[in-house]
Amino acid sequence: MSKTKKALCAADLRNRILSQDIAPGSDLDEARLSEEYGISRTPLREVLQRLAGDGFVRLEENRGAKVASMDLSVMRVFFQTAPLIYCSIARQAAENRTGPQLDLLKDIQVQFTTAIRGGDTDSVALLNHAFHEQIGEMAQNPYLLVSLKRMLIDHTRFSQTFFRPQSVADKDRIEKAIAQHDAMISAIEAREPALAIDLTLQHWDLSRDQIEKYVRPDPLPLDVISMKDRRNAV
Amino acid sequence: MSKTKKALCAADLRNRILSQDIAPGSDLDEARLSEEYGISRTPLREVLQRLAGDGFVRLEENRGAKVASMDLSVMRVFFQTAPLIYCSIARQAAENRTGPQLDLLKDIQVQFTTAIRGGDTDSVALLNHAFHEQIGEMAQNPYLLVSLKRMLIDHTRFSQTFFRPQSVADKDRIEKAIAQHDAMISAIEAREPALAIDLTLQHWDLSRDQIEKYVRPDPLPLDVISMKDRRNAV
DNA sequence: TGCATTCTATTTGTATACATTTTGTATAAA
DNA sequence: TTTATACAAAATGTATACAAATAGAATGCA
Repeated sequence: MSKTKKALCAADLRNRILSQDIAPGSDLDEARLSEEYGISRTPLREVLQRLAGDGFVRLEENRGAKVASMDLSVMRVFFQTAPLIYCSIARQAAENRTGPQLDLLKDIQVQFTTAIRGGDTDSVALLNHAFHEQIGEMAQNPYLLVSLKRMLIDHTRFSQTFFRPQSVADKDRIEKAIAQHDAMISAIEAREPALAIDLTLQHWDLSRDQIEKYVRPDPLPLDVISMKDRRNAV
Repeated sequence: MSKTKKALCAADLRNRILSQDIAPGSDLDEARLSEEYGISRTPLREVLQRLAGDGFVRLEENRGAKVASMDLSVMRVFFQTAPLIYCSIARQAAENRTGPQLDLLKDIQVQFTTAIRGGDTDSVALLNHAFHEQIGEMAQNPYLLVSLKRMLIDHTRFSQTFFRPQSVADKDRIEKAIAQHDAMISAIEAREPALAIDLTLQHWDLSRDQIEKYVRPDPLPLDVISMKDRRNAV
């Protein structure tokens, strides 16, 4: 059967994992998925093997594929490691980028801002992902690139709420992120590694604060709970 | 058929790639390999998919699997990136290592020295690989670990000649490597990140010099006379 | 001879049937 | 009620037959 179906299956699974449409830790049933995507189990298993190689899923012997988990211990390491990888990538992207790569980055940024203005929240997070992955490609460092890709899988899943603005302050943060992307493009285009690193750190700070807000949201109002308890109390 | 055959196949291919028994860039014929390892093509293809995920081979659409290449451009990036990854891993290994992990590291080191003393040159490079991979596990950082593993694939292939001593000076270098491993174990056991980093840098310098000697060997003697002198001298 | 095209042979990709392993359930014994 | 065992159902792993694509050889033409 056509190889497009297989590619679509791989891309769709990838996106659904990144957008947490399929939750971390979920079981992926081969028979069900192969029917869903209209391919037989053999190519579907190959898709899962590749997704496993890229860190999207984990394969367990005789127990099928599960979506990569996101436990607390990993999160701690994520915060520790992200600045190192992101800055190293940014530096080398500014040093080694090619013209066509830069054009592609600009194109992604246009799609990114368009999606935000149009309220296409589902696409925004994926386009942000694509933006940073493209910077990774521009660094031309296969060793760091694999690290970056692993980080981005978790980063995109962590910051799922980032691009669904609830308040005016949220919208301001998104505008800030757009501006930071534009500044990063300029620094990379101008081949200024030091500036690219600086901008990357600022961008990271913004994202990190947002993730922390998601992980540790405002507590529920105390008085409502206590009133309800009293009313229901025997 | 038994899953042991599949695991043996994966391990054997891995080792043959690391020891350059299968040269970088080589084609891997599915039919031939599946017969060689006594499994059918389906599980063999899964092995290849996994090796591709780990960076040992590259899969090309409708053109099968090729052993990951080692071109000059990659080598340059390798030298650029190795200190960063190795030192970051060493630091976290010293910070996060567990007791059982340390025991395993010591065990590998015993096997390593034993293989050197016994002249088992084929095993030495693989045990050196295992030693550094184990330090990677001890860092407990999945993001950096994937980078490290990629680096080690190329590092082990680069330094294939390191553990086949030609001269007394070569043997001295190997003894120095053993001593450095021992010192690294001590630093990690004592949970001293700064010391672990320092030792890692020294170890890297030794290895780097050796790789450079391999890549840029002594030029051939310009006249026959000097060659004759050399032979008589030995 | 040089070049392009067609055909054949080889290799990779897919579907499907079958084997093995796991998991859930029912039954029986303590 | 709890635990253990046996069986049944469902899922994963493997082998093999077939389809599609690629590479190489042979043929035809200039």
